[in-house]
Amino acid sequence: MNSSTYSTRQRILVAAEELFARLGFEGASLRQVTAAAGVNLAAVNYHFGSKEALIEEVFRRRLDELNGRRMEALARIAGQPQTVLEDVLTAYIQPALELSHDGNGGALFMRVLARAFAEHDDTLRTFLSNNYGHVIRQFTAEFGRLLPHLSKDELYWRVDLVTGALTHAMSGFGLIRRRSDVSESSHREQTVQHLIRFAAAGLSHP
Amino acid sequence: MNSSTYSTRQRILVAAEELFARLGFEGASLRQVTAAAGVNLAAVNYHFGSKEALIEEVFRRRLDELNGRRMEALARIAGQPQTVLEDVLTAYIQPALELSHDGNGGALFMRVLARAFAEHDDTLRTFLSNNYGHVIRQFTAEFGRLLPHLSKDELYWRVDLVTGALTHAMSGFGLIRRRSDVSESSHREQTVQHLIRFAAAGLSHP
DNA sequence: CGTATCCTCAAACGATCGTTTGATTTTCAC
DNA sequence: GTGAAAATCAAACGATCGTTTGAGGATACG
Repeated sequence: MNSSTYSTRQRILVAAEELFARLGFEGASLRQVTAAAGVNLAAVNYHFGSKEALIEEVFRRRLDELNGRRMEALARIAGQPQTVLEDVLTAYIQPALELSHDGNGGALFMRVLARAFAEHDDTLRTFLSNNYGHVIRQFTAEFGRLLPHLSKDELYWRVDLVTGALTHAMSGFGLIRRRSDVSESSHREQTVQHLIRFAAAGLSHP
Repeated sequence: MNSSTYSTRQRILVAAEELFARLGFEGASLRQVTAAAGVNLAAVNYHFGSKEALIEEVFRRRLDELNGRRMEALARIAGQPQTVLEDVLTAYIQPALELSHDGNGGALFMRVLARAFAEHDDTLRTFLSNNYGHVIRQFTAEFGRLLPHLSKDELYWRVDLVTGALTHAMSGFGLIRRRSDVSESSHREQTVQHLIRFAAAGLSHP
């Protein structure tokens, strides 16, 4: 009998996400993960095959929905004459902010994502590039359409810098915290607006 | 007889910096470090006391000079009437870019620094805050003087986002690489100019 | 009821980790 | 040259790691 209504597989994924965010992929052991999930140690290798495969599944579970929402939002505005830079940035940022405030471990996952960028794990980088690289490419193409005065080099430069600022801000190791007199939804809306204005200014300056 | 003109201590620090950058603090073992340095395994605990103390010494060796140069550059321009935002950004960025192109492991150290931000190691964060927090505070104060129309909240927001972009760009996990038809010094100058214009636009937009 | 399949479990495997020990060698002031 | 201090060395310590094993329980289907 399970000690919960959730399956062993689900319980492992939830516990792994939290411990990977707090301790890193190498810092969190499978013994810690399975203890937090309330399952047997061998369950990870039974259900996922290896620790590496568990890590990839943690990413897949979140990124499939996150990047799906991004592509939906982009498809609604791409190529249209009235679309402006802020619209494209909103399509990229809003889904990530919603995820990081969904009260369901999403904020933890954004920290996991930031770790994945800082650690130069090649197998993980290849996994992310293979599965989600088309998202970055489509957004960059739309940025290029809206910033025709920029050379290809210049565009790559600025998109790269914006990516750094966004990753930093959304991973939660920034300094900004919600003040107690501001509601959760209002704070999220403020965060999106700050990010979009900052990124738009950095992308489009002369 | 040493197999080199450098001391055991120095050889350990150089090898540790490279391996920490490539593999992370937990990923790089003391056996790998001492093997790369060509010294005995016990030398780390003899000369530094522990692995944690070795990590702090790797930071101290670089950050003392880096932040010293930043403070020198800031002192030359702070509070002066003709100083503009780009000057303050140059004082902050130029020493870091010089370090990351000094051909002496400086680029590797910038990646170590990015890892330190991504990993939420409390003892390391406390060490950095205690020893180098005054640098960030003085730069933020000067930014505030030059951007008086911004509220304190707004200023913190933007400085935080700029920090993210800079850390990202200088840690080398950005996409931008030097093209073969551009000289090393010219590429460094281009990088500084890109960063400064991007950061200035993000900081000062209306 | 019988049995095949999925799942869980305690236990152990070999490998690697940071650290310590005690002996040995090197260095250097006197 | 001599003795104390500093430095290096091979070897071992206990702990923890990811993974595997084989037995046994749970479940579903004929």
